[in-house]
Amino acid sequence: MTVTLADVAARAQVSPATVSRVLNGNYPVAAATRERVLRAVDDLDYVLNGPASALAAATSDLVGILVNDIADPFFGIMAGAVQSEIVGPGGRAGGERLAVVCNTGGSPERELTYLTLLQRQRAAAVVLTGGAVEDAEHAKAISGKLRRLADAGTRVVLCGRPPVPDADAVALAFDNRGGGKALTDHLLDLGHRRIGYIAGPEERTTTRHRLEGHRAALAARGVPDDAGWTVHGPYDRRSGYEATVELLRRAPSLTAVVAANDTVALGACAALREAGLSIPGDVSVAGFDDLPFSVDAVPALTTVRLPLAEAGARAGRIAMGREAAPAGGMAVVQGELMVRRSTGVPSKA
Amino acid sequence: MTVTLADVAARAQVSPATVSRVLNGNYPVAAATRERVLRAVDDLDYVLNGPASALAAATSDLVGILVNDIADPFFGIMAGAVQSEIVGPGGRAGGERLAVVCNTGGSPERELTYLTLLQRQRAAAVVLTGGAVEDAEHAKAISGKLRRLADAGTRVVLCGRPPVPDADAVALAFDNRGGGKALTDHLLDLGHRRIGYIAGPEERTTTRHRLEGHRAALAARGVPDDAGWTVHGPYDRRSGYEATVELLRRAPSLTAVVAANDTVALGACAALREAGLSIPGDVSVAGFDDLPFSVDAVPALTTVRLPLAEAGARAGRIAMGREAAPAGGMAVVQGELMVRRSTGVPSKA
DNA sequence: CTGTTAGCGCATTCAT
DNA sequence: ATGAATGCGCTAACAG
Repeated sequence: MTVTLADVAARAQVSPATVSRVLNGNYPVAAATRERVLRAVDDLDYVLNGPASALAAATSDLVGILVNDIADPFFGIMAGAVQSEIVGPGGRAGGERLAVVCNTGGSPERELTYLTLLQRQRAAAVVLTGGAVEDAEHAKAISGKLRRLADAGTRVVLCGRPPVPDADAVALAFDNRGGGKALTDHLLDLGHRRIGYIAGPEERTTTRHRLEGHRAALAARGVPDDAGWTVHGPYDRRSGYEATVELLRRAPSLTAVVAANDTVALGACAALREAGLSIPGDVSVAGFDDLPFSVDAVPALTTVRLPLAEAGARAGRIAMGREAAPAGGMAVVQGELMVRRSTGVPSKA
Repeated sequence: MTVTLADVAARAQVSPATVSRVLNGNYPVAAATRERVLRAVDDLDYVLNGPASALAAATSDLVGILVNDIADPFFGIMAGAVQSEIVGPGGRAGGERLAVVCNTGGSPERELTYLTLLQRQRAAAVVLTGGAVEDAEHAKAISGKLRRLADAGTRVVLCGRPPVPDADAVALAFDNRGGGKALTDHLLDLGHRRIGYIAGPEERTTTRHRLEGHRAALAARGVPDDAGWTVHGPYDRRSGYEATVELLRRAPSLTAVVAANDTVALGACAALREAGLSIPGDVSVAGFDDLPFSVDAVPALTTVRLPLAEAGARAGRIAMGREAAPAGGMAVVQGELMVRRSTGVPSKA
């Protein structure tokens, strides 16, 4: 029924091994026979059996990409960049690798499950994006799983995620703390002293680092940080909206709101507008990430640009061994403060 | 080195066949032996070899999802929805299927390449999203490829894409024409008569259908359609910006601009603002898709909501055989006109 | 440069 | 309910 390599060999009048060599191209084959084989492949409309190939060679051409939410451009941009760099040797159409995108929803269990599934597939590499959940037990489980993946020959790269101890994984970490500090420094420079903070989900490295940067900036100037001015919530628009309503209730005197990311900031802006407050006239707003839509927000959003595409591309190249891993197995990727119109001098007393 | 099923069998003192049966669960096994096997699996930290399993069983648990651009939420939302519905039988963690997301960039060649790659992997199903390129030769190639995939047992579902002749593929098509017509009808109702149109890339079904809807609305009211008022470009922000600059140059008297999608509309808004024009005071703007950020645009964007998540989820279920295919192998998914603040009564004469 | 020979690890007949 | 045997389709030594 289905055409196999042996069929091709028969038609080209060569041995199966030769066909295999032609197809994989990592072995010298006479030009004439190659032609003959290729023609036979074409004639028979032959398609290599991936599983069989992977079984025999003990490696597959699948690359796993773990993301929290593929519908979020933050992850979509990184995933796309990784995928663009995992082309096979020679860049040939047939030699490409496939990206397996796994939506973890930020759940540690699903993360583990997907890693096991990728291990089962004998994935060539795995790229983990997004912040990690801060839980000792889970951290150990992940670390062990990553180690076993690496032992099995799967290259592991962390993109936008802090290093994992004892895991033999290359880490490209975003400087969330530095970015968070730069953002709040900017607001302090403008004269803000009562700044609300809409943080991401608790127990996340990203959340904690950004918040730490914020607090470090405040502490450096001796500005008091009221605990009630910080609210946690998921990384979505609704969370920004609701958190802002809550902040406005708790502390109507706030002159600025820093959001966990741009999406949250958009929700915050909506809530402020509905409350009849102008931005930045009454309240300044800042985001994080600089997603594509942020420059088109009205007013354009002050935020910290993270080079998502560049980081993803680099992670992809490292995962493919096409680029050397950074010294020490880790690199810090800096963000860049983008000052736009959503932040200004506070007008309230 | 690596633990195999045989190792597990030895430890559990059963035959490899029994272990296989326990793992797959599609065969009666005594509770006691099952326990023993499961314990052995745990003790040895055994992970099934996917390729070997796929080779022996002649099916894999990979599901392909073709998208134009995974960084675009339009596709990210659909991909995420598909992925959420392709859980394996029983919903068990270990029984899940993996989503292979393929970024085609809208290129027919890459589309074909990825389909071949998925065929090679013996994918359980393939979901194609996004509009198709309108080219006879390519259409035939795709059609043939899809047929062969279906013949090999891969279920094929088109999501947001018109049916493919002779391909035995279920199609969930968006009513782009109806949506386009509703949008332009809305503008005509408001009194607009000089409407610019920023269309998507040429030779795309999505582009053509939306444009046809626009023209049908104009024709129905006898409103002339100046060829110079339509500009084509990619589905991105920049295209919207540049096209709007061009439209403003060509026809300063336009009172409304309809964009190919929301992202393009955002670019159009930016260009209008820079030109000192107010929205909708001077020019009304409308988008398409109703992506999450559109409601937060200022002014909030009038657009056509496409139920991307619902369609993707349904495509996923159909791909898994968990939902019956629609009668005739195709269903039309309606959009919904969302009238918001970016459109209003024209002020110009 | 090419053919021959063995498995890769598992699912599935058949037996029992 | 379980075990033994066979082959899925391919790659990787090893010869020649």
